Amino acid sequence: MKKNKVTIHDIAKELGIDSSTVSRALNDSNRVTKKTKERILKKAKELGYQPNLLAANFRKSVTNTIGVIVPRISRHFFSSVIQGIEEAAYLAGFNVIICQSLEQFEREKAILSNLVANRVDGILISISMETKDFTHFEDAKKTGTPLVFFDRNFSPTENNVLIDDFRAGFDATKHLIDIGCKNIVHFSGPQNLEIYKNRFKGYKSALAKNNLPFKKELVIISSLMEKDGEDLIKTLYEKSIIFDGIFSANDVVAIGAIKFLTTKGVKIPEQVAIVGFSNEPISRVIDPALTTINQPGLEMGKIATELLIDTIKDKNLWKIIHHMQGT
Amino acid sequence: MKKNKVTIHDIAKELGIDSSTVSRALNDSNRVTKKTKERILKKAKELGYQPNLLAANFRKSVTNTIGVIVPRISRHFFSSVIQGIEEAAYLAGFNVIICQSLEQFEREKAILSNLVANRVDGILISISMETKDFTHFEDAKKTGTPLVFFDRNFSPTENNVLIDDFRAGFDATKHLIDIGCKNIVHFSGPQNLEIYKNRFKGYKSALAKNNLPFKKELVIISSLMEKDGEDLIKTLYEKSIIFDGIFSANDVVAIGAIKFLTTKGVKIPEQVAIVGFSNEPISRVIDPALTTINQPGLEMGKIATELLIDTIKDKNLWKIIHHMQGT
DNA sequence: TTTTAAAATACAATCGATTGTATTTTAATT
DNA sequence: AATTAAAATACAATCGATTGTATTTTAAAA
Repeated sequence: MKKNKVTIHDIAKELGIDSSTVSRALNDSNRVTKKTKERILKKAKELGYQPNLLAANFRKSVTNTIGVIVPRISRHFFSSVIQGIEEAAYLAGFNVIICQSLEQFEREKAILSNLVANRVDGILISISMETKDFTHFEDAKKTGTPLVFFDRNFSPTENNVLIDDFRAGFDATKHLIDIGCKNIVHFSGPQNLEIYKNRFKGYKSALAKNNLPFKKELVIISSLMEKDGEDLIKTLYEKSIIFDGIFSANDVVAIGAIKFLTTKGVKIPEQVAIVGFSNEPISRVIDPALTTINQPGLEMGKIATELLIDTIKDKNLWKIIHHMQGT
Repeated sequence: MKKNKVTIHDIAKELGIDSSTVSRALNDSNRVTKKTKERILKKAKELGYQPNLLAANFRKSVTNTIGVIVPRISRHFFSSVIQGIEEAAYLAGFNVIICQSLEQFEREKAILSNLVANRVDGILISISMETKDFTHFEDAKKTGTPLVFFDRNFSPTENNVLIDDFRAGFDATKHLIDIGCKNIVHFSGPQNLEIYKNRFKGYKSALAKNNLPFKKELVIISSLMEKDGEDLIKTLYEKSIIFDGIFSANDVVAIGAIKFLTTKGVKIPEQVAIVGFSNEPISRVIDPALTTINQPGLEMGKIATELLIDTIKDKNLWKIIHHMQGT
């Protein structure tokens, strides 16, 4: 239970040298002789020295760390994005902190301000479904912390990494039309998020281009959980509303619908064809099969991270230039 | 692109008071009048003050943060443990940092020392499969950072949160024997990890108790990836080794085996019955069905976190007592 | 051996918040 | 009005590492 108290000053004192030399030695500066470096490294190991990054980062006001906020790490899409983020961050020498908002606005706000207060160098974020107020992002940006949004964003003028959701929605709907569907249900998410709006627009556009009427009662907006899929399709079913296809804005809610429909003996895809979104691994093995639109999570993670790191470096460059001008 | 530079000193200067009063006001200390607090809070908001937790945590040498290291966040078991961790941590007022080792020893080491250097108050960890050398855990403990291991541990004398893997292995094997299996394959993981050793022991013990011979060639040790399952069962199959049951130390590798066997027209479970481990959601929907042993991830996460927080508080208590004695 | 530039090391301020102690202010009591 | 305890605020040290500048040491050139 002994607490680590060894600092560079302890090392310095033991060797009868100055702590600045110890600091430089530990950072492998060329201002310290090889011989002195070796003495210092040896002594550091001997004393069980553990650097205090809190102190160092505080002094430097740089943490070499990227914060990530996702709604849920358990979604395949998000964990593959995170995989991409970690790969790109590792290459650039950054650490990664992963946090989940669990689709809750308050948690998202708290996490964001905590990351900012902890002075991460930048933040990658995919907005929670509950989020309708975006001032916390403005606050974060005011502190100078660069933000990059991926998949779920709120404004086209921010740094965003997105797929073409309009087109994906269009293509998915078109596919259903091509195989003969006339009454296509659309499961959409909260309309405060651009992705769901755009997938919805794509759906509408595909209907229009193919001279199918848009029916308001076939569009259902929810939180896109599995339970939602079961409940909502049950309601449609019990209301005897006719449908022969479903375009779902994610896989999970589609799976809920499949579960309900199979219990009712509805043949999929013969009677009702279904297209989902995000390529959850479960969609590969579920029976009956679920067609799904692939989202390249890994690539999106990498690209978003590279964009963020560029922004961080630009900002630093900008700071350096201004500092030099100021001197 | 303006950088946040507002500190408590700026607030103090603007109001003509001392920064210590500002600090106390922001922390809602009762040493500051309500009226002064209000003035300070107003000015803080006006200036766009953002607290610098790096500075505060450095000074206090407490971060109110728990670090978590898991092999992969995409595994259902681990993401449900994390869910439990977050719930328990939230209740106790701690933040959570999630990191993944990706089953790599070097990454695990780097992450651990980074968390220690960043002075997290404690660490929850499930060891990577590659880890055979455990000195980095000793190093972390020497610095006074409490460690709690869950699911994958290396020593019974540490703080561990585990299920009874021996018994689970025994029961799984017994189940296969009860339904008539005589030649049961066992997919196990690296034997440096206690869980795999114990599940293996349970398997052996169930065979012995039921007078079935233990056959070395039926036990296959791997990294338990889906591809391993496909490849390894293929090898057995091509060697014409007879088996009618599989007890797999995780679900993922069992799914690989199922995929291969179904391509060969093997009926599951009629010809080969399979029991997996960890209750991946995919096992609920895969066809043919996979029986699986449930691991209560949420509960394990909660319990591990409570244990860790108790340890953190005990340590602090211990520090406080010693400090008081020293005074 | 002296001179001198370069290399190595020491000095000292600094980052922003916290906190124990000292001082001042407030308000109650005599 | 004087006394005094309590409440509010100010002072100043501190956490551990970094970094610009000053000083000393080294070694090469004169």
